[in-house]
Amino acid sequence: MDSFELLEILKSHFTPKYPFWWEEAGSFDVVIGAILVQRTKWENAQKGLQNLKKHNKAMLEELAFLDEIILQNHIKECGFYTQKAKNLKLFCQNVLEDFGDFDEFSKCITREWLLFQKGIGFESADAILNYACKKEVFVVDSYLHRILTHLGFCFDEYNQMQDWIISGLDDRFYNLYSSSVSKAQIYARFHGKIVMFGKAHLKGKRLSDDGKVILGI
DNA sequence: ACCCAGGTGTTTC
DNA sequence: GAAACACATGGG
Repeated sequence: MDSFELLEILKSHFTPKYPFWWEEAGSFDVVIGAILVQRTKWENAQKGLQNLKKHNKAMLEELAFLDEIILQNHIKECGFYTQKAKNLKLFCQNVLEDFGDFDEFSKCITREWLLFQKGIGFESADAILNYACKKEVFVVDSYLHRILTHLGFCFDEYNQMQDWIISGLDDRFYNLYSSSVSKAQIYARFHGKIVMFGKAHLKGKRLSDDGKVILGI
């Protein structure tokens, strides 16, 4: 089984369309969200983002100079708020210093630069690359880990899972979409399906659980 | 009163 | 190196 076959399985669970969150892609909101969502529910990350928007602080320049305690208070509901406030502010300062603005950041960003930042690991880096900067990078998360575990795979590293996905992303995959859909967008949609499926069917299942019940294979 | 949530960095054997 | 721990709120 490869990642194309996984996509077929996931698609069979969505009739005929699936929810989809590409709308906000390409905005700085995604960068903020990528940090706020770490180890928390997306709904709570959204609350933090909405608080920042409400106070007109959901922007690169504003966050870089925002008082850290104020920032903490805006994002309390996201959990780990002292860390996230420190990391988010420093991140914005570094973007300003090294790129000047979000457009330039979006164009010139590298995975290495992202991984050098405090509080940005593989998943956050790849989420920023794909969703904020529209790069052809596949985001791996705990939902994919769970799905692969339930399918009987024993991947225990981020890069293993990412390589497995990428190795199946060939023409079969791209032929499913019209040419107006970018590869970055296709990557995002696939990841989106993984998350949607995980939310619908694997909620509450621990990563260590095994068995192939859910996917019916 | 537990357990879990779209991680990451540090400490400890 | 890997395993264990810290970070923290909100909802089931």
